[in-house]
Amino acid sequence: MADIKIMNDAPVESRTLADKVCDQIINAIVVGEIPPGQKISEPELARIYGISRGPLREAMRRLEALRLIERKPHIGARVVKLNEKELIEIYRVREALEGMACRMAAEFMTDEEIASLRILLDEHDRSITRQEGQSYFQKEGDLDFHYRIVQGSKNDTLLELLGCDLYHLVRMYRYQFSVSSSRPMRALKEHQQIVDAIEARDPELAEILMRRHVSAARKNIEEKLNIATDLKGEKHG
Amino acid sequence: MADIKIMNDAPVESRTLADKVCDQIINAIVVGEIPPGQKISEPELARIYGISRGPLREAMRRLEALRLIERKPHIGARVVKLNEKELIEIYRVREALEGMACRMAAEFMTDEEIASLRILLDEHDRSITRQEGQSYFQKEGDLDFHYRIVQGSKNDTLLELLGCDLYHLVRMYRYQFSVSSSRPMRALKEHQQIVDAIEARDPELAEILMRRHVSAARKNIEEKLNIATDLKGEKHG
DNA sequence: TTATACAAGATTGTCGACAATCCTAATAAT
DNA sequence: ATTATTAGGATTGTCGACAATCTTGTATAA
Repeated sequence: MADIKIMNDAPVESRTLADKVCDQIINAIVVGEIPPGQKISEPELARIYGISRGPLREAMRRLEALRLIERKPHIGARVVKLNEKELIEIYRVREALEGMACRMAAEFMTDEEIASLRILLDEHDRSITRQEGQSYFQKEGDLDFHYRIVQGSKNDTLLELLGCDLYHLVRMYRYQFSVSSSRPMRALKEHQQIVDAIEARDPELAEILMRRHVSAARKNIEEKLNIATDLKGEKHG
Repeated sequence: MADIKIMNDAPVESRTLADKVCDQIINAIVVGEIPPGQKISEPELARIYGISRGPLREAMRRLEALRLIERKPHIGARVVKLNEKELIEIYRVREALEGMACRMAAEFMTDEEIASLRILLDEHDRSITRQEGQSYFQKEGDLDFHYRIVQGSKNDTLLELLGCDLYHLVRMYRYQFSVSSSRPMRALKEHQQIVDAIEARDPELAEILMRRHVSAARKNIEEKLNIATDLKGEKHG
């Protein structure tokens, strides 16, 4: 159950205050500790994290680039409000990018990486059949699988886009919309098919399967959301 | 020949010093006025743009997010060095994202937007047949076309990724590697085919054509680069 | 009662100075 | 001659204070 270590590969001691606090704030926002839509008071946050406003403002620039906060000049910053539209949009982006990543992974992943991926899926299998599906696999295990595929593409630009820029936003939606796959066994089968295609060194198929996989997740969510809004509509109408 | 106005939609007077200077530096880097690999001296840059180091450092955080500079703690920032590998990587990302954008544009672009796109291509046509191909079409016209497609997808996340995050980096490569299409008439034909597919409201075809279009450009560049390295190899060998 | 204007308070934006770290070059030792 | 060391200078990181802007609440007028 190793943690997924994403980026920030610099040694921990030689990192700047702004960077360290930035990571803390990222997690606070992702988990919902600082709730969506909340206004961010610079003096207050600076006091909480024990730094001055200089580094804090630098951190906020990074949060802005990660789309976790929105700033307006002379007015202030707010934590982004998650909405269904953006969630669906992100799935479209993931379908495109992870599809391409999977295509390239079928070309460039090493045999060792593929073998390791197989082992990971075996773990997921056991985890699900033991009914532990709710905990690890649902939360981070799925992200772990997808992350390894992107790594396997050997395309650093893709890795940065998916593994850094969009990563925290995806995590945030997962935590707060609880959009972890409600069909773990089905998802696992799809994952296995994907690895099969990669192992067969079939880029076309690998891309198609990954796109279907992400697309299915999106449609699943769209359906849930439609039902939810329908119910709401009935209440009011 | 209207400029492509990308983002920064905030009124010009109510923008912060850091933002304004950031835009200036972006252009300076894209055009090569500050050359790739050059170390950035904070005191010097601050003096040049007439601001203090506070806002400058905020601007640099944004430049870092745009991948235009690279920072190392306690050491400093350097303008990124362009390299062939990253250029090819970006084309892969563009193939994936713009393909998806084109698919969605075929669904969601309005008839008016499509008509306007047709007019733009007519202009490009005239521009090329008059042998003016070197100037506008080669530089910004192509980007203009692609930008409109992404706009037409009505997917704001896609628009931000392609139209903000990657936009300046793409421009930079265009300026400094001179990777404008060496086959303008061919590219124009492909553009027209793409619009045809969008007009026919055929998402599948629209995506396929856009991916081929971007992929062809990538292969074209890869070929050029291979020839270049081959020649170099011969010299040394 | 409602709307406008103004003033006080709070917040953001900017600056200059200080502290911590790194780079360089001169010196010393093998 | 080469390498290790160390001191000096320069650069980056951080801080507290001041200026500019926005928000809010009160008072005044229609």
